Amino acid sequence: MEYIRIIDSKDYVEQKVQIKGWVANKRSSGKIAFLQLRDGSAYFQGVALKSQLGEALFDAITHLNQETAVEVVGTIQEDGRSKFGYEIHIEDLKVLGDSVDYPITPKAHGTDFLMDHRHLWLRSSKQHAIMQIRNEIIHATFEFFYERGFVKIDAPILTGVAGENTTDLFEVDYFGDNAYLGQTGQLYAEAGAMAFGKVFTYGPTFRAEKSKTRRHLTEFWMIEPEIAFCDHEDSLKLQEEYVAYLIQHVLDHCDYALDVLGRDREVLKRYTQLPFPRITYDEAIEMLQKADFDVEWGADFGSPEETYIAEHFEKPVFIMNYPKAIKAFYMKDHPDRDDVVLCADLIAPEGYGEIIGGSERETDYDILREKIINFGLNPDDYDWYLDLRRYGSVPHSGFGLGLDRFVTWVTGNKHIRESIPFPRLLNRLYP
RNA sequence: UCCGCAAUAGCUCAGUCGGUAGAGCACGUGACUGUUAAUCACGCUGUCGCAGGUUCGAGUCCUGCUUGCGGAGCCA
Repeated sequence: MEYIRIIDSKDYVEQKVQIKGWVANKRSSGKIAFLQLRDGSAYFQGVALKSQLGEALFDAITHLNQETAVEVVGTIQEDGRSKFGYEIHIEDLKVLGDSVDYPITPKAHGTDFLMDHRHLWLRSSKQHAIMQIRNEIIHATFEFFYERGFVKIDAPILTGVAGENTTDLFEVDYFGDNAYLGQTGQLYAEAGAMAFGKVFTYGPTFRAEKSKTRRHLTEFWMIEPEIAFCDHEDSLKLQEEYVAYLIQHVLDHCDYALDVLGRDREVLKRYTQLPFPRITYDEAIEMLQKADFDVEWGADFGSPEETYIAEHFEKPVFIMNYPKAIKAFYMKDHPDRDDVVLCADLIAPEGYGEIIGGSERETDYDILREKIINFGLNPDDYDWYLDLRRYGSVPHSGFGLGLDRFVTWVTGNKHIRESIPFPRLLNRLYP
């Protein structure tokens, strides 16, 4: 007899198999009982008949506690009365681990309570679906970049200096010296691009900002590709191809999860149609001023502004060429203008905000050194980074995609905290 | 950090004009052969966030604090 996973049950109809999993819920009548079983791969129901199992076993089954770990032997049946379409007719059941007073009942709970029990909440079907989609997006990321000859390099998490100067850093003691948890792997990715041509990083990044919104985490995961011999235009094309690839992969591989979440596939399909619209920062300012937003040229956009702009497009929209004063020091000046840089943010529709920020990087040693000084940073700290311009500097571009925000958008979630297994927020470090 | 809202049973909430604490669910017992958060009957469940004040009397009114939530700023 074969031990199978629930997700594969369609291949075992009418066969006697073994399932190992947990009892998510149960319902019983006098002579028939339904166990809602989950094994990590999917959820389906087990049917137990008193007439077949005998008094003792049937009685034990109707008294199983929620989240008891069980080993079930039975026959797989196709049945439209089951939500999953397949079910197992139980012939034998063994308890592997009891579960007393499981805190998350199949009724309404508040977010705070659920977050206190995040380690258990991950077992529930909606959270399971979100994490499946997150996993597929990570999978598709590696696939996308490997198919295109990229090398995955690991940026350090502990760093001696700030990557950008705009945000607060988590400070840690490093054998008596100050060190920081990295807020971007980009500078290291640039070193990687000069070694391997095309690289991407995937790792956690940290921002000690006291942000309290549905779009912010203090620890979040970024994917940062960096490509040598690549100008800003090439980078934009890669960005939209990458986003469309991720969405298509989710459509192809996450059917059940999208159903559980009730996400509209037609809306997602729209996001696979290229190219994405592009507007300049100047045009965005004009749009906002016409709509009576109180913004001057030179200001950065807040989220109401971003949402307003995004509402005018059916797909993600690139906003290009921001004023240099509000962007990072490493961005390359626009060839025809001295007040803006070669960069773009990709704003997701439906109010999900910025999901990608990217730019062409400054290649000239003297200009870059001056930019570092103008941003109030110490060029000595960036000596290794300046070396990249000292020895065979070439045009290169890159971008960073915020995985957790991307997952929030694709899953249609309201809040970013459900898009990562264990969110780190201003007021949450447990569990 | 700023603005707004909230805190009552294990969970989700109600609690009128200030007058002796309520419901549903969970859990327990029983009934029920196709349930989909099953249903029905009975039973069990309390430091009303903390500290102080007003009052004959405070879950309710006032002050401070704590914690959480929503939003802003900052950003991916």
